[in-house]
Amino acid sequence: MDLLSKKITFRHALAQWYAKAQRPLPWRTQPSLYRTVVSELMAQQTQIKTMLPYFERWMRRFPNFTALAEASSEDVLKHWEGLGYYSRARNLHKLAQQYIAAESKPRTQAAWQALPGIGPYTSAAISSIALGEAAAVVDGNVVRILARLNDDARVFKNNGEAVKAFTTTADALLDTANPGQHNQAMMELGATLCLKHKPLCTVCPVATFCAAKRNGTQDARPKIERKASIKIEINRAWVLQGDKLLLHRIAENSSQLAGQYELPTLEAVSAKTSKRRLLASRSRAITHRRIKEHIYQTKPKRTLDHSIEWIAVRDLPRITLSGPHRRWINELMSMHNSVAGTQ
DNA sequence: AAAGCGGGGTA
DNA sequence: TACCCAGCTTT
Repeated sequence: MDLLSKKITFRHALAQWYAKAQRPLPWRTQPSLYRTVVSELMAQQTQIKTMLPYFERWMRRFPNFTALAEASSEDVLKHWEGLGYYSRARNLHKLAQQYIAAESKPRTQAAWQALPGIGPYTSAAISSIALGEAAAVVDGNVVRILARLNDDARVFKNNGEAVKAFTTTADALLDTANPGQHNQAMMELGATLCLKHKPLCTVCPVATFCAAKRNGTQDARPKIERKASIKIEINRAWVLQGDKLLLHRIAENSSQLAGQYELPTLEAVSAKTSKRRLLASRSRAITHRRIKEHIYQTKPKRTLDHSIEWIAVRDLPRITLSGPHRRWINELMSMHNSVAGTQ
């Protein structure tokens, strides 16, 4: 392959650029195995800029594997609140407990991938960055860069197919003497210059290796098919009596959102015949689903499911809610208070 | 192989 | 609005 025949000079150009252009991220300026692990879990499907404040707060509360392993699930989940993909927090918690308990600590990509929440990407990242193993990472950034370097016109069914297709090339391109630096340099290039829209090719350190730049096809690479979006509507109940709010608690053994609270659905709380008043409508998107949620003020049914709980308003800061639910409750609570205050 | 997961940023 | 982001797990 054309690119691989020049891989030595490519690696050098990339490394020279990364040495001076890299962002001073906290897990780079003060590296450790633990900080690498936490940063990688937090960065899954999440932009660095978004997770950065969470990382700093996390490190103050859980500075090492031991502190995290000994923390309660509630405490761990609370510090993840708003970041999304909450199974990452539960997996990271379990991982810390397994790591502390392990007689022999994991030291290879294969050993790391056996831990909860660690897949091919994250195991390669941890083992290369923190342990010096020659494992190439292939994330969205690397896919984009390699597709452009080769001006690859193939159409991939989804991101997973694209990752598989570029794994061989990524492995061959890896600087095995400095795998951690090389991997981070590739991702840094994708995050700061080889952008999805309007890549900054004029300042790219490896532009001379890039077939897409030569052909002017940057914006069309890579080609990955998208799922059609689905529209969903959900009705939720706002039941505030005295100083207590009715919330739905998701079971601890649920595979998703375990232990989190949310505004209950209207059907779960309110009899069909009871009066209701629309307080607010909000839209949000979860991957390819577009969800519209309507929140109604209503009265509760006589008998409620055990998963529906009265939560004192003063306890709201202590429980874990998803970002949108936290925001809606704050909005509705201040609406309520302002109305009450004028009476 | 495909679906599900969350939220924020951006054009 | 639609798509993307340092992906993994479950079905």
